[in-house]
Amino acid sequence: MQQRLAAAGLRATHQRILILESLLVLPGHPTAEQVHRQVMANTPTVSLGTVYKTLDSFVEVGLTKRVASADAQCRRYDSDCSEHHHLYCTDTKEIIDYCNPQLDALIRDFFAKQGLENFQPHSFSLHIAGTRVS
Amino acid sequence: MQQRLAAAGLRATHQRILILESLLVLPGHPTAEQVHRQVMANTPTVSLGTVYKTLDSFVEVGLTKRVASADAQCRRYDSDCSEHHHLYCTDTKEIIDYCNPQLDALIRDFFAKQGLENFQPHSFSLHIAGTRVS
DNA sequence: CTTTTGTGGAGAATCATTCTTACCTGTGAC
DNA sequence: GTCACAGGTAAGAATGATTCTCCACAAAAG
Ligand SMILES: [Mn+2]
Ligand SMILES: [Mn+2]
Ligand SMILES: [Zn+2]
Ligand SMILES: [Zn+2]
Repeated sequence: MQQRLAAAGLRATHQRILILESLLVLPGHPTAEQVHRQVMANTPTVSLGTVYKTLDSFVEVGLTKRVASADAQCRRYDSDCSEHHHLYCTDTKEIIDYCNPQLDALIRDFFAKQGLENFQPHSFSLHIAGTRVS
Repeated sequence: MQQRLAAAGLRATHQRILILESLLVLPGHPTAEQVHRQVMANTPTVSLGTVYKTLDSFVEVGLTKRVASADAQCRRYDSDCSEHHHLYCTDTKEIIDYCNPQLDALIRDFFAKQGLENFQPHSFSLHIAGTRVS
């Protein structure tokens, strides 16, 4: 953890290490509140404000990403910073990770050939809305 | 407008017609607040709460969509309900429409052949993050 | 050791969104 | 026409996520 924080240019404080560990250990796409609960299980003195501020700085330096969502009432964070896609279940509101290098290649090739007007793309993420089955 | 509302199963009240017209006339991906301002220009008695509730019911019946975004502090609405994609400018925070039937076909074909495990997709939307150029 | 700078905690403040409640409006029955 | 009823709306309060302010503390620098 210390190394990751240092590499990102952040001082490795106790709180930051805890918050980063909590983020990594939580499955799915946790909210700041969920990260806070996880942090509190270990050290009950860390404040929710610190979790918010720290997650923001993590996003800024690329240690985590925010998950895009259409109807979210609160932000969700993704500890997986590699390019991947998401399945949005319209029934359960779950956001499920979807990783497919073939798809990545397909999209990259598409835009390599036929570029965008007045726009330099940096990353692609496909949002697949639908329903979970059996 | 009346017909659209009726077809969607909503009574065509004065306020709903106004809100739908305002949504259609506003460029880009307006917030509820922006829709409210547009509505107020015509009829200054419509309340912001009504705009929120009405936009929600429009989303429910498919007259509009919410735009997914990672760091939004408020919801944005899209009067264009056809499947299309979005460019997210990380500099200006603009969300720009991107429509490309070839891309749609590519994605549809990809998932037609090689389906998803335990998930029935209904719609696809590609989020392209990057920066606007000249 | 002293100064400077960064970081964190507590709680207030802000802002988008939702809820409550009472009033109004259109509709159909009679 | 009157009446009853259902749905829709305005106003403002309430909620809840997020941000800010301010002060104490810790860590680095000199
Ligand atoms: Mn908490
Ligand atoms: Mn307003
Ligand atoms: Zn993810
Ligand atoms: Zn759009």
